Amino acid sequence: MSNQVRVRFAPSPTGGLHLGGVRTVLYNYLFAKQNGGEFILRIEDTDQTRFVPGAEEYIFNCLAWCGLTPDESPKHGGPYAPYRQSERKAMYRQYAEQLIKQGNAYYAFDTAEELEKMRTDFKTDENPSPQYNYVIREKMKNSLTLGEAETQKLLEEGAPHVVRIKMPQNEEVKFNDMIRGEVSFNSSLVDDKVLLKADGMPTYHLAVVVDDYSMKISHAFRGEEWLPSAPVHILLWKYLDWENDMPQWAHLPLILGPDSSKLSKRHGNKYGFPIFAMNWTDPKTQELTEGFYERGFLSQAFVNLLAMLGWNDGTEQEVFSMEELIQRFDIIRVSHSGAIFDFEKAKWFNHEWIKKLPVAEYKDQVKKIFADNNITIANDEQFAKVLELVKDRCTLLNDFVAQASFFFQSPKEIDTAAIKPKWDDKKQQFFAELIRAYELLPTWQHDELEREFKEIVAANQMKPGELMMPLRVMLVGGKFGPGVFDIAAIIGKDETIARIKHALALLG
RNA sequence: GCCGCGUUGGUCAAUCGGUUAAGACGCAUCCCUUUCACGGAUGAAUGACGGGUUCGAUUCCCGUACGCGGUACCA
Repeated sequence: MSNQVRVRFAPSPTGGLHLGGVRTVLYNYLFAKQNGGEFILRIEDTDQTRFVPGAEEYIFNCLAWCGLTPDESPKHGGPYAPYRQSERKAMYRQYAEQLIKQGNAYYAFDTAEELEKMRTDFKTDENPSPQYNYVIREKMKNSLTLGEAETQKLLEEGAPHVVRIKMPQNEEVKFNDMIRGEVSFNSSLVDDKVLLKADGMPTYHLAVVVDDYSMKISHAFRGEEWLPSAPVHILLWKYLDWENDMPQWAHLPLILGPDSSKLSKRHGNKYGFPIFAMNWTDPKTQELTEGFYERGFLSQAFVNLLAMLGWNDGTEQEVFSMEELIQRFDIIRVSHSGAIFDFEKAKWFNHEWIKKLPVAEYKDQVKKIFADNNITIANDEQFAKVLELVKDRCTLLNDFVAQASFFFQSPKEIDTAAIKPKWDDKKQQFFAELIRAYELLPTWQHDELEREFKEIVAANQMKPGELMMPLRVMLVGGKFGPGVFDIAAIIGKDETIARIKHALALLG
């Protein structure tokens, strides 16, 4: 086998792509790129009952946004096509049959009702979920109990059947996990998993082994929820006599919700933060689940925060670009325990990236958000200037609306309550005077606006502090934002004066 | 129930047997700022429990507890 690094991410197209999924992609991707390898995306659509139209395209959109482009996939093509398991259906059966011939698997004809009956009949307090295992299989309807002739007859009649792996009794199945070290299982405690379903489709267990082998996958990273079925896969690699080509495994810790259970859509609804990379609308129910993208996250921040959820490089550095991650990522340093997702920290990462990145990198994304809020941007250069001025106070891209919309339209509401209590005629006159002075100004620059303001303040023997705040509220609508004269300089003479007049009318 | 994997502040976490047990998020206080942020400083807050091994355990081993995952013709 070659030393070529080939990794894969194999989602099933059943709905939104959540944090844990994207992180699995990310770790796969980082590992591949770091080793000059290939990242393959394979679609695991073997369960047609759960197939959701649009889900595959959605996954590609999410990956594209994150900058995690596959080298091979149903969309990008590649030498091991097809990359959709439903299109590979024909090739699985031969392996299932090979296993049967070798005595490592068998046909099972039990109906859903019979299985159900078995589960209730053998259910006890000590064993609430009886498994189809080395004991039970002797009591069921399969090629082991039926005998060759009867089995043959049923097969010829076209009786519905599945193929199950025949788990050996009392064997120690061990393997070395790149993250956890040696993990071992007793084969007696693992049930006879279905390999081939009645509809001829393979289950995940068969498909993952056959496909990883035929696509020459060198390293298999997947979520920790797969650890319990790893012995089935290990045995399959062995039985198919591919052991020397078996990928190295790494089972990634889970990403948890605030209640420390496996992160799910439920958590997003409950705690009010996104779970999916991008907006996902269920085509059946029309239910919309919010994504990080739409919430105002930068892809750089999203990738960064995901990378840090379960991994660090041992230094104090937390902000990493994709290039740095590719360089520094080390699967050995991935933590062994699940990490609770903290939305506050996620926002912090985004804030860091907003500050760090040049405005040009996200100007268009913000412009779109402004358009969604019915604010059209006429002057791109000025827009960039404004974003630069307020970026420090924006955590999410959507915050730019609240922080900068007053540059492009007069504030909808003026927080007069902030000024009124201390408002008097003297202040009213001051602003009238300020308007007159500003109207006479030949040019409109930050410094002269400030100078003029201060001169009038001094002439009236007032304090700048008590007038600065009213001016701010008049211009922006509230007690926030960058320097007042910066704002006035950008919005221009006419607009500045108009806003002061408007506020004066409200106060007077 | 059984099997597997885990367990350092509220959260993310460093430590490859010896430290005053880092750092970050969040929180609090202060400074800066004639606003809000940014920035800076300070503070509160951590090794689940019990046994070993060792001169010395957060670190290694065992047990207990707890948590999570799995236990489908779903992935």
